[in-house]
Amino acid sequence: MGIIMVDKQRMSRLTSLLRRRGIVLPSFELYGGVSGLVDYGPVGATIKRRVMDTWIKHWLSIPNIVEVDSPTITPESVLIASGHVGEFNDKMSECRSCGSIFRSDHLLEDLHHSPENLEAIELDRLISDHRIKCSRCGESDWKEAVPMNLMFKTSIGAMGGSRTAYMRPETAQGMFMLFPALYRHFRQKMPFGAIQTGKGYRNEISPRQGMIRLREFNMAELEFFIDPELPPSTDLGKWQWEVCMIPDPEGDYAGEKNLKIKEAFETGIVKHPTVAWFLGMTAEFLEKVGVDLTKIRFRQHANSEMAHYASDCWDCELLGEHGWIEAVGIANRTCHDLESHQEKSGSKLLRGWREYDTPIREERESLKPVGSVIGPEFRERAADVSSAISDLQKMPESFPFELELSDGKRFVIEETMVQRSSENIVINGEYFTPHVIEPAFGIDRIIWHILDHNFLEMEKEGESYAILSLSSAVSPYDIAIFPLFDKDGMDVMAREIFSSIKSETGIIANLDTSGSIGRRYARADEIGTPWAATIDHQSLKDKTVTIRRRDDQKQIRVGVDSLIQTLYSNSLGTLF
RNA sequence: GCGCCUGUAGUGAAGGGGUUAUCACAAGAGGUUUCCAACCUCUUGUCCCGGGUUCGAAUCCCGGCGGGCGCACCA
Repeated sequence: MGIIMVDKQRMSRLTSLLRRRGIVLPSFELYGGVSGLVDYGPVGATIKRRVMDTWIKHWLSIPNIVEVDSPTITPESVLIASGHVGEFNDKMSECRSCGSIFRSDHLLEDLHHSPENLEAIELDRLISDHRIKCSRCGESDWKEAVPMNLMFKTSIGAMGGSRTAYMRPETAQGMFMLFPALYRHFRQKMPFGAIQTGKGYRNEISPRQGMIRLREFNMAELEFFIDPELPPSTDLGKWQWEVCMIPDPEGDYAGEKNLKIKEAFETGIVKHPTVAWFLGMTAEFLEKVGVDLTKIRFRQHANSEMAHYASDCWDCELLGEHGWIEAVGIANRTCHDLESHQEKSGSKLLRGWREYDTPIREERESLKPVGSVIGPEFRERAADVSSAISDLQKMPESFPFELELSDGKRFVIEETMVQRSSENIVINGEYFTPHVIEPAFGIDRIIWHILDHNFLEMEKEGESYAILSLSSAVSPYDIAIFPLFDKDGMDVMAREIFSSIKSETGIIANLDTSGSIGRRYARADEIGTPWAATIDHQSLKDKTVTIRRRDDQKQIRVGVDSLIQTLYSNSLGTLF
């Protein structure tokens, strides 16, 4: 595997910086901390919000996508239908001899066709009957299989009679619940999509790797609903860059290759045009927030590793200090979710209507049961007989005929028991269960890689010097304001500029008055502030300030008015 | 969850059964300085938590919690 050498020194320097400057730090540290939970501090919270905002804006720029927001507490029935309760209840077996833990069904893989469906008692029996050996120590002495639930369980209602619920493991289910409202909102026309951002929860056995595997994490998901027979046409040609792709190693296109999105679809590596479009949109988003596109790759899941709900799945993996990490999953979930909710809830609102180009007209012959004859004749079976007559697909050739019920009983039907009718039926269309294509983004993992890819270390006059070269879309401040000296009128002018910048919508400035000017530049560089405006003696005379660009430390002098104007139009860079 | 390593100011480290725990950087106040972590003075702040051993524990032992690595897990 092409895993790069992990420089632990660099990672710990970056982690120290993140703690020291209040970007990302362990939660509840006062009480010893909790593994798998992190805080975004005073600087990091803004970065996180801007990544989220950029993501939301990215998708809302598409006309048939809207935002929704649903609860994190989810009743058990929803998660039973989605398959999460079953999937999350994997049984685990522990070796008494060496303490190793394995999934019980994995131990029985070769001995049973579907071990994952077995109850704990069955699993234990099979494990002991076949004297399964521990792959670690070779003994076969197992503890009883115990269910391992990876969801946080809770209950709705404080007193007795409460309902079991879980903290959601994904936001997707909330959007499926909203399908009827979305369908109405979009006037029954597909394709359409809904996005949702928020927290998800997984009670990981062993969270590791800093902010890569969290127990509570930020996710951003899009559910895109389509008519499987009318896949939307997409413009794949607008993405000219090539991206690394690793198709299914068991499939026809195995092997890593660099391709344009359009080529990947045209050669058949990516099967669905909408999936291909999402691959492109995903890379475009990652570039916007400052992920290094040479450090991303799309990897197609092999059939064997596909999630329970997906039919085709691509991960977008990012390369950083932890190696290649899955940060986005793009899955064609087909009709799985809506169909399953339809079945479990009994609702008929989870489907779409597809109108035919030309209505189908047909003359349909049918038999209608005559209740007054059938009733007295068949007594307690009369209802069954009547419905069987109505359901008949083929007209009997002659009377009397034999009618077979679903339980196999046969009855003789006389001509007087039915009434023949023929009607002209016009069928204008049909119901179908929409397919869902879902890009799901792990925001914390993306943020880690933004920080990682933009953490630049260099030497400056013999000293080590760190810059977070964050994109202006996600930097914690848009600009830093420095009075060269915090007196002689420079202090007043700096505060005036600061407040007029702050009054512009959405622009965040940071006023720093302490320490030497070089120190202040260094502090701003370290948290990724792209620009610094310094007010010096000349500023007092001619209302100009110097603007320093973080990435090359270049300076220019501009008037205060054009500073504010270009800052507002996000075009400060054009002045250089 | 198992095994090995580990936990000292905001950060990084030193020390280690015995007065008041050390250093650097950072941070705060003041001074100085016409633009890249300068300098001077002063200041704030630390032994992860709980038990045990001991006259005495930050130091030794046990447990917990946190971190790193390996194994397992990651729908």
